Amino acid sequence: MATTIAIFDDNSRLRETLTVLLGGVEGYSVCGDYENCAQAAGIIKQHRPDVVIMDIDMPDVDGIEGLRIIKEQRPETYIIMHTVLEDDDRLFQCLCGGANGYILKNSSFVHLLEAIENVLHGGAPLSPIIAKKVLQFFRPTNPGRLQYHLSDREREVLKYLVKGFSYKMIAGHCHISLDTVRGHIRNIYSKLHVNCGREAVTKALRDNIL
Amino acid sequence: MATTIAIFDDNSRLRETLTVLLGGVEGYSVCGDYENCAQAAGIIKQHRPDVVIMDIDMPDVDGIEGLRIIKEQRPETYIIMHTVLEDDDRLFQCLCGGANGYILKNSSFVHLLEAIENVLHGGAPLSPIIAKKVLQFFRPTNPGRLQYHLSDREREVLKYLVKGFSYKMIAGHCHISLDTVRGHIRNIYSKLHVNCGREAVTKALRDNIL
DNA sequence: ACGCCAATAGCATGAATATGCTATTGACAA
DNA sequence: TTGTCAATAGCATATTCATGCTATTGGCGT
Repeated sequence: MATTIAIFDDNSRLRETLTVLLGGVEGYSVCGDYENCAQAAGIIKQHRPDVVIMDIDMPDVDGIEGLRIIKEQRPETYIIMHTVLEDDDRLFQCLCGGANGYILKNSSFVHLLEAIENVLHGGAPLSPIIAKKVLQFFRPTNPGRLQYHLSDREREVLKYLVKGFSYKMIAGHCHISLDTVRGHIRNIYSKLHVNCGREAVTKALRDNIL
Repeated sequence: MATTIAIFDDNSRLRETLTVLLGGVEGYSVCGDYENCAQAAGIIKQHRPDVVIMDIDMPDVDGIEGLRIIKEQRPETYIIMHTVLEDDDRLFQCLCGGANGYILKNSSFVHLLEAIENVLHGGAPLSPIIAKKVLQFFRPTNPGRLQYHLSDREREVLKYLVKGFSYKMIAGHCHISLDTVRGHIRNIYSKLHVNCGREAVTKALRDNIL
Protein backbone atom coordinates (compact mmCIF):
# COMPACT_ATOMS: atom_id res chain seq x y z
CA MET A 1 0.00 0.00 0.00
CA ALA A 2 1.10 3.54 -0.73
CA THR A 3 2.62 5.81 1.87
CA THR A 4 -0.08 8.33 2.75
CA ILE A 5 0.80 11.95 3.43
CA ALA A 6 -1.19 14.83 4.89
CA ILE A 7 -0.12 18.44 4.38
CA PHE A 8 -0.82 21.33 6.73
CA ASP A 9 0.14 24.75 5.39
CA ASP A 10 -1.73 28.01 5.10
CA ASN A 11 -0.17 28.80 1.74
CA SER A 12 -2.65 27.30 -0.73
CA ARG A 13 -0.29 27.55 -3.69
CA LEU A 14 2.38 25.64 -1.82
CA ARG A 15 -0.16 23.04 -0.73
CA GLU A 16 -1.20 22.51 -4.31
CA THR A 17 2.37 22.25 -5.50
CA LEU A 18 3.32 19.76 -2.83
CA THR A 19 0.18 17.73 -3.40
CA VAL A 20 0.91 17.44 -7.11
CA LEU A 21 4.61 16.74 -6.68
CA LEU A 22 4.26 14.23 -3.86
CA GLY A 23 1.26 12.61 -5.50
CA GLY A 24 3.36 12.06 -8.59
CA VAL A 25 6.00 10.12 -6.70
CA GLU A 26 5.83 6.35 -7.02
CA GLY A 27 4.42 4.85 -3.84
CA TYR A 28 3.20 8.11 -2.32
CA SER A 29 -0.36 9.33 -1.99
CA VAL A 30 -1.50 12.65 -0.55
CA CYS A 31 -4.61 12.01 1.50
CA GLY A 32 -5.40 15.65 2.11
CA ASP A 33 -4.09 19.19 2.49
CA TYR A 34 -5.31 21.70 5.04
CA GLU A 35 -4.82 25.38 5.81
CA ASN A 36 -4.61 25.01 9.58
CA CYS A 37 -4.85 22.44 12.35
CA ALA A 38 -8.33 23.22 13.58
CA GLN A 39 -9.63 19.84 12.40
CA ALA A 40 -6.35 17.99 12.84
CA ALA A 41 -7.62 15.46 15.36
CA GLY A 42 -10.54 14.39 13.17
CA ILE A 43 -8.44 14.37 10.02
CA ILE A 44 -5.83 12.11 11.54
CA LYS A 45 -8.44 9.83 13.05
CA GLN A 46 -10.11 9.46 9.66
CA HIS A 47 -7.16 9.21 7.27
CA ARG A 48 -4.44 7.82 9.52
CA PRO A 49 -1.64 9.23 7.36
CA ASP A 50 1.83 7.74 7.62
CA VAL A 51 3.49 11.12 7.31
CA VAL A 52 2.43 14.69 8.04
CA ILE A 53 4.12 17.70 6.49
CA MET A 54 3.50 20.47 8.99
CA ASP A 55 3.97 24.20 8.60
CA ILE A 56 4.18 26.21 11.82
CA ASP A 57 2.77 29.64 11.18
CA MET A 58 -0.90 29.11 10.40
CA PRO A 59 -4.01 31.03 11.46
CA ASP A 60 -6.17 29.88 14.38
CA VAL A 61 -4.50 26.59 15.27
CA ASP A 62 -0.83 26.65 14.38
CA GLY A 63 1.63 23.86 13.68
CA ILE A 64 2.95 23.61 17.22
CA GLU A 65 -0.54 23.02 18.52
CA GLY A 66 -1.18 20.69 15.59
CA LEU A 67 1.91 18.69 16.43
CA ARG A 68 0.68 18.20 19.98
CA ILE A 69 -2.82 17.33 18.85
CA ILE A 70 -1.69 14.74 16.34
CA LYS A 71 0.93 13.17 18.59
CA GLU A 72 -1.71 12.85 21.27
CA GLN A 73 -4.23 11.36 18.89
CA ARG A 74 -1.88 9.02 17.04
CA PRO A 75 1.74 9.01 18.23
CA GLU A 76 2.94 6.70 15.47
CA THR A 77 2.28 9.38 12.83
CA TYR A 78 5.57 10.71 11.50
CA ILE A 79 5.50 14.50 11.59
CA ILE A 80 7.99 16.53 9.61
CA MET A 81 7.97 20.22 10.42
CA HIS A 82 8.28 22.21 7.20
CA THR A 83 8.68 25.88 7.86
CA VAL A 84 10.80 28.97 7.63
CA LEU A 85 13.50 29.45 10.23
CA GLU A 86 11.72 30.08 13.51
CA ASP A 87 13.03 31.31 16.81
CA ASP A 88 14.73 28.93 19.21
CA ASP A 89 11.75 28.84 21.49
CA ARG A 90 9.51 27.44 18.79
CA LEU A 91 12.11 24.97 17.63
CA PHE A 92 12.41 23.78 21.19
CA GLN A 93 8.67 23.35 21.46
CA CYS A 94 8.63 21.32 18.25
CA LEU A 95 11.34 19.04 19.56
CA CYS A 96 9.56 18.56 22.86
CA GLY A 97 6.28 18.08 21.02
CA GLY A 98 7.71 15.00 19.39
CA ALA A 99 8.40 16.20 15.84
CA ASN A 100 10.14 13.50 13.80
CA GLY A 101 11.99 15.89 11.54
CA TYR A 102 12.47 19.57 10.81
CA ILE A 103 13.07 20.75 7.27
CA LEU A 104 13.35 24.36 6.25
CA LYS A 105 11.08 25.62 3.51
CA ASN A 106 13.99 26.91 1.52
CA SER A 107 15.18 23.33 1.04
CA SER A 108 14.69 21.73 -2.36
CA PHE A 109 11.86 19.32 -3.06
CA VAL A 110 14.46 16.57 -3.32
CA HIS A 111 15.46 17.27 0.26
CA LEU A 112 11.86 16.98 1.35
CA LEU A 113 11.59 13.64 -0.43
CA GLU A 114 14.76 12.45 1.25
CA ALA A 115 13.36 13.58 4.57
CA ILE A 116 10.21 11.52 4.05
CA GLU A 117 12.22 8.44 3.13
CA ASN A 118 14.42 9.13 6.12
CA VAL A 119 11.61 9.17 8.70
CA LEU A 120 10.02 6.11 7.13
CA HIS A 121 13.28 4.30 7.80
CA GLY A 122 13.42 5.40 11.39
CA GLY A 123 15.66 8.41 10.92
CA ALA A 124 15.21 12.03 11.91
CA PRO A 125 15.73 14.42 9.02
CA LEU A 126 16.98 17.83 10.09
CA SER A 127 18.13 20.68 7.90
CA PRO A 128 21.79 21.46 8.69
CA ILE A 129 21.01 24.76 10.39
CA ILE A 130 18.38 23.07 12.51
CA ALA A 131 20.70 20.22 13.44
CA LYS A 132 23.20 22.77 14.62
CA LYS A 133 20.64 24.60 16.71
CA VAL A 134 19.47 21.32 18.17
CA LEU A 135 22.98 20.45 19.28
CA GLN A 136 23.31 23.90 20.79
CA PHE A 137 20.42 23.19 23.12
CA PHE A 138 22.64 20.67 24.84
CA ARG A 139 25.46 23.07 25.48
CA PRO A 140 25.24 24.17 29.11
CA THR A 141 27.32 27.26 28.34
CA ASN A 142 26.26 28.41 24.97
CA PRO A 143 25.26 31.38 22.88
CA GLY A 144 22.42 29.62 21.08
CA ARG A 145 20.34 28.94 24.14
CA LEU A 146 18.01 31.73 25.08
CA GLN A 147 19.66 34.11 27.47
CA TYR A 148 17.82 37.02 28.96
CA HIS A 149 20.70 38.59 30.86
CA LEU A 150 18.98 38.36 34.21
CA SER A 151 21.08 39.41 37.16
CA ASP A 152 21.68 36.95 39.99
CA ARG A 153 19.11 38.62 42.16
CA GLU A 154 16.55 38.65 39.39
CA ARG A 155 17.11 34.96 38.76
CA GLU A 156 16.62 34.32 42.47
CA VAL A 157 13.39 36.28 42.56
CA LEU A 158 12.18 34.50 39.42
CA LYS A 159 12.88 31.20 41.12
CA TYR A 160 10.55 32.21 43.94
CA LEU A 161 7.92 33.36 41.48
CA VAL A 162 8.00 29.91 39.93
CA LYS A 163 7.47 28.45 43.38
CA GLY A 164 4.36 30.57 43.77
CA PHE A 165 5.67 32.73 46.62
CA SER A 166 3.93 36.05 47.21
CA TYR A 167 5.96 39.24 46.97
CA LYS A 168 5.86 39.46 50.73
CA MET A 169 7.32 36.00 51.12
CA ILE A 170 10.00 36.73 48.57
CA ALA A 171 10.96 39.90 50.41
CA GLY A 172 11.28 37.88 53.60
CA HIS A 173 13.41 35.16 52.04
CA CYS A 174 15.70 37.62 50.31
CA HIS A 175 15.84 40.01 53.29
CA ILE A 176 14.87 42.97 51.15
CA SER A 177 11.88 45.28 51.11
CA LEU A 178 8.61 44.65 49.34
CA ASP A 179 9.29 47.57 47.03
CA THR A 180 12.63 46.16 46.03
CA VAL A 181 10.96 42.90 45.16
CA ARG A 182 8.58 44.88 43.03
CA GLY A 183 11.53 46.55 41.38
CA HIS A 184 13.22 43.28 40.54
CA ILE A 185 10.02 41.79 39.19
CA ARG A 186 9.45 44.88 37.11
CA ASN A 187 12.87 44.34 35.55
CA ILE A 188 12.30 40.63 35.09
CA TYR A 189 9.09 41.31 33.21
CA SER A 190 10.84 43.82 31.05
CA LYS A 191 13.70 41.47 30.23
CA LEU A 192 11.46 38.49 29.53
CA HIS A 193 9.00 40.64 27.60
CA VAL A 194 6.05 39.54 29.67
CA ASN A 195 3.58 41.45 31.79
CA CYS A 196 2.32 39.12 34.43
CA GLY A 197 3.75 36.56 36.79
CA ARG A 198 2.16 33.53 35.21
CA GLU A 199 3.63 34.37 31.86
CA ALA A 200 7.03 34.87 33.44
CA VAL A 201 6.77 31.45 35.08
CA THR A 202 5.84 29.86 31.76
CA LYS A 203 8.79 31.46 30.06
CA ALA A 204 11.14 30.55 32.87
CA LEU A 205 10.14 26.91 32.79
CA ARG A 206 9.93 26.54 29.03
CA ASP A 207 13.24 28.27 28.45
CA ASN A 208 14.81 26.66 31.46
CA ILE A 209 16.17 29.83 33.00
CA LEU A 210 16.37 28.94 36.64
CA MET B 1 45.20 27.04 2.97
CA ALA B 2 44.12 23.44 3.35
CA THR B 3 41.61 22.27 5.92
CA THR B 4 43.61 20.48 8.58
CA ILE B 5 42.28 17.38 10.26
CA ALA B 6 43.36 15.43 13.32
CA ILE B 7 42.25 11.86 13.91
CA PHE B 8 41.84 10.18 17.28
CA ASP B 9 41.14 6.44 17.11
CA ASP B 10 42.69 3.45 18.80
CA ASN B 11 42.35 1.28 15.70
CA SER B 12 45.65 1.84 13.90
CA ARG B 13 44.46 0.30 10.64
CA LEU B 14 41.48 2.61 10.53
CA ARG B 15 43.68 5.61 11.38
CA GLU B 16 45.96 4.76 8.47
CA THR B 17 43.06 4.29 6.10
CA LEU B 18 41.44 7.57 7.07
CA THR B 19 44.74 9.42 6.90
CA VAL B 20 45.38 8.18 3.39
CA LEU B 21 41.84 8.74 2.16
CA LEU B 22 41.38 12.18 3.71
CA GLY B 23 44.91 13.22 2.76
CA GLY B 24 44.06 12.36 -0.83
CA VAL B 25 41.12 14.72 -0.90
CA GLU B 26 41.71 18.07 -2.58
CA GLY B 27 42.04 20.78 0.05
CA TYR B 28 42.38 18.48 3.03
CA SER B 29 45.46 17.73 5.05
CA VAL B 30 45.75 15.33 7.97
CA CYS B 31 47.98 16.92 10.57
CA GLY B 32 48.20 13.88 12.78
CA ASP B 33 46.56 10.70 14.01
CA TYR B 34 46.58 9.49 17.60
CA GLU B 35 45.53 6.37 19.50
CA ASN B 36 44.05 8.18 22.47
CA CYS B 37 43.52 11.66 23.90
CA ALA B 38 46.26 11.66 26.50
CA GLN B 39 48.17 14.39 24.67
CA ALA B 40 45.12 16.03 23.14
CA ALA B 41 45.62 19.42 24.75
CA GLY B 42 49.19 19.73 23.54
CA ILE B 43 48.36 18.38 20.10
CA ILE B 44 45.57 20.88 19.57
CA LYS B 45 47.66 23.75 20.89
CA GLN B 46 50.45 22.85 18.49
CA HIS B 47 48.56 21.93 15.32
CA ARG B 48 45.34 23.91 15.70
CA PRO B 49 43.39 21.58 13.41
CA ASP B 50 40.16 22.81 11.82
CA VAL B 51 38.45 19.49 12.27
CA VAL B 52 38.89 16.57 14.65
CA ILE B 53 37.59 13.09 13.90
CA MET B 54 37.06 11.56 17.33
CA ASP B 55 36.45 7.96 18.27
CA ILE B 56 34.97 7.36 21.71
CA ASP B 57 36.23 4.04 22.98
CA MET B 58 39.95 4.49 23.42
CA PRO B 59 42.33 3.33 26.17
CA ASP B 60 43.44 5.68 28.96
CA VAL B 61 41.84 8.93 27.86
CA ASP B 62 38.72 8.28 25.81
CA GLY B 63 36.90 10.43 23.27
CA ILE B 64 34.44 11.96 25.71
CA GLU B 65 37.31 13.23 27.82
CA GLY B 66 39.10 14.27 24.66
CA LEU B 67 36.09 16.22 23.51
CA ARG B 68 36.05 18.16 26.78
CA ILE B 69 39.77 18.75 26.73
CA ILE B 70 39.79 20.04 23.19
CA LYS B 71 36.70 22.20 23.55
CA GLU B 72 38.23 23.72 26.65
CA GLN B 73 41.54 24.31 24.93
CA ARG B 74 40.19 25.58 21.63
CA PRO B 75 36.39 25.83 21.33
CA GLU B 76 36.44 26.76 17.65
CA THR B 77 37.77 23.33 16.71
CA TYR B 78 35.07 21.35 14.93
CA ILE B 79 34.80 17.91 16.49
CA ILE B 80 32.99 15.11 14.73
CA MET B 81 32.41 12.05 16.85
CA HIS B 82 33.09 8.94 14.78
CA THR B 83 32.19 5.82 16.62
CA VAL B 84 30.04 2.73 16.84
CA LEU B 85 26.57 3.12 18.27
CA GLU B 86 27.04 3.95 21.93
CA ASP B 87 24.56 4.03 24.78
CA ASP B 88 22.34 7.06 25.27
CA ASP B 89 24.30 8.28 28.25
CA ARG B 90 27.48 8.65 26.22
CA LEU B 91 25.64 10.26 23.37
CA PHE B 92 24.22 12.74 25.83
CA GLN B 93 27.67 13.48 27.19
CA CYS B 94 28.97 14.10 23.70
CA LEU B 95 26.17 16.53 22.99
CA CYS B 96 26.69 18.39 26.23
CA GLY B 97 30.41 18.33 25.63
CA GLY B 98 29.91 20.38 22.52
CA ALA B 99 30.43 17.84 19.73
CA ASN B 100 29.75 19.39 16.33
CA GLY B 101 28.62 16.19 14.70
CA TYR B 102 28.12 12.51 15.30
CA ILE B 103 28.71 9.98 12.56
CA LEU B 104 28.51 6.24 12.98
CA LYS B 105 31.49 4.18 11.95
CA ASN B 106 29.36 2.00 9.73
CA SER B 107 28.72 5.03 7.50
CA SER B 108 30.49 5.20 4.18
CA PHE B 109 33.58 7.31 3.66
CA VAL B 110 31.49 9.56 1.45
CA HIS B 111 29.24 10.27 4.40
CA LEU B 112 32.23 11.20 6.51
CA LEU B 113 33.40 13.57 3.80
CA GLU B 114 29.95 15.12 3.63
CA ALA B 115 29.99 15.48 7.38
CA ILE B 116 33.28 17.37 7.28
CA GLU B 117 32.00 19.70 4.59
CA ASN B 118 28.85 20.10 6.60
CA VAL B 119 30.56 21.26 9.82
CA LEU B 120 32.83 23.55 7.86
CA HIS B 121 29.70 25.25 6.56
CA GLY B 122 28.21 25.65 10.00
CA GLY B 123 26.01 22.58 9.96
CA ALA B 124 25.78 19.67 12.36
CA PRO B 125 26.13 16.31 10.66
CA LEU B 126 24.31 13.52 12.43
CA SER B 127 23.77 9.96 11.27
CA PRO B 128 20.02 9.31 10.97
CA ILE B 129 19.88 7.00 13.96
CA ILE B 130 21.74 9.53 16.04
CA ALA B 131 19.46 12.35 14.93
CA LYS B 132 16.52 10.29 16.03
CA LYS B 133 18.05 9.61 19.42
CA VAL B 134 18.88 13.28 19.82
CA LEU B 135 15.27 14.23 19.21
CA GLN B 136 14.20 11.65 21.74
CA PHE B 137 16.13 13.45 24.46
CA PHE B 138 13.62 16.27 24.13
CA ARG B 139 10.57 14.12 24.65
CA PRO B 140 9.26 14.80 28.12
CA THR B 141 8.40 11.61 29.96
CA ASN B 142 4.65 11.86 30.22
CA PRO B 143 3.27 9.10 32.43
CA GLY B 144 1.39 11.45 34.78
CA ARG B 145 -1.50 12.69 32.64
CA LEU B 146 -5.04 13.34 33.85
CA GLN B 147 -4.02 12.70 37.43
CA TYR B 148 -5.78 15.79 38.65
CA HIS B 149 -9.21 15.06 37.17
CA LEU B 150 -9.57 18.46 35.61
CA SER B 151 -12.65 18.91 33.43
CA ASP B 152 -12.24 19.93 29.80
CA ARG B 153 -13.16 23.50 30.57
CA GLU B 154 -10.78 23.65 33.48
CA ARG B 155 -7.97 22.34 31.30
CA GLU B 156 -8.80 25.00 28.75
CA VAL B 157 -8.74 27.76 31.33
CA LEU B 158 -5.49 26.42 32.73
CA LYS B 159 -4.01 26.57 29.26
CA TYR B 160 -4.84 30.27 29.11
CA LEU B 161 -3.38 30.82 32.56
CA VAL B 162 -0.15 29.31 31.30
CA LYS B 163 -0.23 31.73 28.40
CA GLY B 164 -0.49 34.60 30.85
CA PHE B 165 -3.99 35.72 29.88
CA SER B 166 -5.90 37.86 32.36
CA TYR B 167 -9.23 36.58 33.65
CA LYS B 168 -10.94 39.11 31.46
CA MET B 169 -9.17 37.82 28.35
CA ILE B 170 -9.97 34.24 29.27
CA ALA B 171 -13.62 35.13 29.68
CA GLY B 172 -13.58 36.69 26.24
CA HIS B 173 -11.89 33.75 24.57
CA CYS B 174 -14.16 31.21 26.22
CA HIS B 175 -17.30 33.34 25.77
CA ILE B 176 -18.20 33.05 29.43
CA SER B 177 -18.46 35.57 32.22
CA LEU B 178 -15.64 36.81 34.40
CA ASP B 179 -17.24 35.20 37.40
CA THR B 180 -17.39 31.85 35.70
CA VAL B 181 -13.71 32.11 34.94
CA ARG B 182 -13.15 32.81 38.60
CA GLY B 183 -15.17 29.74 39.43
CA HIS B 184 -13.14 27.49 37.17
CA ILE B 185 -9.89 28.86 38.47
CA ARG B 186 -11.10 28.36 42.00
CA ASN B 187 -11.71 24.70 41.17
CA ILE B 188 -8.40 24.34 39.36
CA TYR B 189 -6.55 25.67 42.39
CA SER B 190 -8.40 23.29 44.59
CA LYS B 191 -7.68 20.28 42.40
CA LEU B 192 -4.02 21.14 41.92
CA HIS B 193 -3.62 22.04 45.59
CA VAL B 194 -2.19 25.46 44.84
CA ASN B 195 -3.31 28.93 45.76
CA CYS B 196 -2.03 31.28 43.14
CA GLY B 197 -1.79 31.39 39.40
CA ARG B 198 1.98 31.17 39.18
CA GLU B 199 2.02 28.02 41.24
CA ALA B 200 -0.70 26.54 39.04
CA VAL B 201 1.33 27.33 35.94
CA THR B 202 4.39 25.71 37.44
CA LYS B 203 2.45 22.58 38.30
CA ALA B 204 0.81 22.48 34.90
CA LEU B 205 4.11 22.70 33.08
CA ARG B 206 6.08 20.43 35.35
CA ASP B 207 3.40 17.75 35.46
CA ASN B 208 2.62 18.21 31.81
CA ILE B 209 -1.11 18.70 32.15
CA LEU B 210 -2.09 20.74 29.15
C1' DA C 1 -37.22 10.00 39.15
C1' DC C 2 -33.37 10.90 41.70
C1' DG C 3 -28.90 12.43 42.78
C1' DC C 4 -24.41 13.93 41.17
C1' DC C 5 -21.66 17.11 38.91
C1' DA C 6 -19.80 20.29 35.24
C1' DA C 7 -20.77 24.64 33.59
C1' DT C 8 -22.69 28.67 34.18
C1' DA C 9 -23.37 33.17 36.86
C1' DG C 10 -23.63 36.63 40.53
C1' DC C 11 -22.01 39.46 44.68
C1' DA C 12 -18.67 41.08 47.94
C1' DT C 13 -14.24 42.17 49.87
C1' DG C 14 -9.51 42.25 51.20
C1' DA C 15 -5.13 41.03 49.44
C1' DA C 16 -1.90 40.93 45.83
C1' DT C 17 -0.13 42.53 41.73
C1' DA C 18 1.33 45.72 37.85
C1' DT C 19 3.19 49.87 36.73
C1' DG C 20 3.85 54.88 36.76
C1' DC C 21 7.48 57.77 38.81
C1' DT C 22 12.10 59.02 41.63
C1' DA C 23 16.38 58.29 44.21
C1' DT C 24 20.69 56.51 46.72
C1' DT C 25 24.65 53.51 47.00
C1' DG C 26 28.57 50.75 45.59
C1' DA C 27 31.12 48.29 41.94
C1' DC C 28 33.41 48.21 37.90
C1' DA C 29 34.86 49.68 33.17
C1' DA C 30 36.07 53.18 29.84
C1' DT D 1 36.79 60.66 36.75
C1' DT D 2 32.89 59.84 34.67
C1' DG D 3 29.38 56.85 33.27
C1' DT D 4 26.82 52.72 33.47
C1' DC D 5 24.39 49.41 36.02
C1' DA D 6 22.74 46.22 39.82
C1' DA D 7 20.66 46.51 44.05
C1' DT D 8 18.30 48.85 47.10
C1' DA D 9 14.07 51.68 48.55
C1' DG D 10 9.97 54.58 48.52
C1' DC D 11 5.26 56.37 46.99
C1' DA D 12 0.94 56.29 44.43
C1' DT D 13 -2.71 54.11 42.06
C1' DA D 14 -5.42 51.26 39.16
C1' DT D 15 -6.18 46.71 38.14
C1' DT D 16 -6.30 42.01 38.99
C1' DC D 17 -6.64 38.21 41.82
C1' DA D 18 -8.16 34.99 45.56
C1' DT D 19 -11.78 33.46 47.99
C1' DG D 20 -15.90 33.69 50.95
C1' DC D 21 -20.75 32.67 49.86
C1' DT D 22 -25.19 31.17 46.81
C1' DA D 23 -27.82 29.53 42.80
C1' DT D 24 -29.64 27.70 38.15
C1' DT D 25 -29.30 24.58 34.29
C1' DG D 26 -28.54 20.45 31.60
C1' DG D 27 -26.48 15.83 31.15
C1' DC D 28 -25.58 11.22 32.66
C1' DG D 29 -26.00 7.07 35.18
C1' DT D 30 -28.77 3.96 38.15
